[in-house]
Amino acid sequence: MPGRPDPARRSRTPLSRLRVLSAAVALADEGGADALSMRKIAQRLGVVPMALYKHVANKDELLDGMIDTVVGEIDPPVEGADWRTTVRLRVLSARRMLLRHPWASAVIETRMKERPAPTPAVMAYLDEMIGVFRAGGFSLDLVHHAMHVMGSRLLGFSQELFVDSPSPAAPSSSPSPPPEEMAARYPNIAELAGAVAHDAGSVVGAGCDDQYEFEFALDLTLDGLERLRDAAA
Amino acid sequence: MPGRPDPARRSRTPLSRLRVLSAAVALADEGGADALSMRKIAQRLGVVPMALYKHVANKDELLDGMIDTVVGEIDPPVEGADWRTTVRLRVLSARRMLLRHPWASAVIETRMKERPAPTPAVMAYLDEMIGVFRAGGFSLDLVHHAMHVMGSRLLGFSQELFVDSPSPAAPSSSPSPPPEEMAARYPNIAELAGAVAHDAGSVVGAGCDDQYEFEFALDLTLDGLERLRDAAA
DNA sequence: ACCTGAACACCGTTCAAGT
DNA sequence: ACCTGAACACCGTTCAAGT
Repeated sequence: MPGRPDPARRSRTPLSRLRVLSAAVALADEGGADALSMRKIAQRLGVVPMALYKHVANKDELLDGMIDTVVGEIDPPVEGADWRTTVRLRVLSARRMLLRHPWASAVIETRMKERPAPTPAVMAYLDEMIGVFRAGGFSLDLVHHAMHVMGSRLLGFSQELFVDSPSPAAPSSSPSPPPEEMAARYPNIAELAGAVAHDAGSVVGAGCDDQYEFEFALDLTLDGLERLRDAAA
Repeated sequence: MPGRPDPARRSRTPLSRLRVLSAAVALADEGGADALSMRKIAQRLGVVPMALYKHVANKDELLDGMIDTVVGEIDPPVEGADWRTTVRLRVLSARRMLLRHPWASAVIETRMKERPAPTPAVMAYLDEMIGVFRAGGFSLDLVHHAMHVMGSRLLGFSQELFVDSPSPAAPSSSPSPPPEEMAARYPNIAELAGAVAHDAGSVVGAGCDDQYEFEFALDLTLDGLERLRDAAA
């Protein structure tokens, strides 16, 4: 069949910005931001690297597109619920997104710092969140404070300080010292870790329940905000 | 003078791990994490790239060393003050460090996620922080919660969601739409921004006082923790 | 006009050849 | 034994040559 394009090179559907971004997100989900490269995205799409530049200006703009893609996955605000429920559900949805895309928080944070303005989806997300607070009776001043207080719980940091089960693929380059030495060097961490592992009655296995901890912190912050609001009224 | 080493290549002091890490931190401070490369560090030290590998195993281990370097810059806990003052001063010192090294929070966060254990300086920092809470009369359970609640305020996210004055070097690849269109698309952000810029009585210039906002959020969180502690007693 | 291969200026790291 | 240049397998992006 002369003139027929090489099947290995031809993709079923034509290339598009959406297909490029989807492939990029999938690649980053699998191997982290370091494993992401224009060349690998092209390879996965069965396309020559330069073909990507028809749909994204460069790698920087690709990263912005990836942020918009994943932030767009956050559930929209629920209708008809009170402000507190709405904020709570939304932040928990954002957290699930960040857990699905572990590379996202660092990329978002870096972008936030060096770009003049966040990407459109981030802007929309923050805007909707402000609207929820306003509808809940918060003054402008208090909404301003509230956004700062929520801080990284809105986006950009998924709160896992201690990973109890290290990722299976992670090669421990420097093997951690034996538990006794760890306990001697960091007595308070050891004491805390012991207590947490000990009284884990309802929690399956050792270590702490990240989901519970996240919601605990979130609820405490929300309590404080509500108290401030009522005091101002 | 035959046999004399080339002065352009010879460095005054001999290469050491500390000099390598210092050069790496300085390079990242100037150009961000992307501008950091083994080759550029070597060039700055007047040394051949491979010479660095005598003092750091690879770039991953270099990044770990850089984290330890900057986390080591955080002031030690003050002696003789109550727990609240001590935590407050320490977290504010950590924030100053993160502002000095804008690349650090993203690097720390990425590292926290893929490494089984944080670097020694991070471990020591967290350990001391736990000790301060314990000395303040917090139960083990409550300290555990407290560390989660403090979350990214301890390390890793510097809270600047909106940069009022974009960094001078930042070339606006996609020029932001005119203010009217921004206000139409994001009415709540616009309303908030207007209010903040308007009633900036004591604050010099437009925009919000990041320092004030950071301390406001911190104090609110601390209030909540103290209330919990007293209720448990 | 559109597409794309080669090329350019990088990168981290290996390794063998030099002293 | 130590040091280091060349080399390898990458990378993002430019650009000219091909259709």
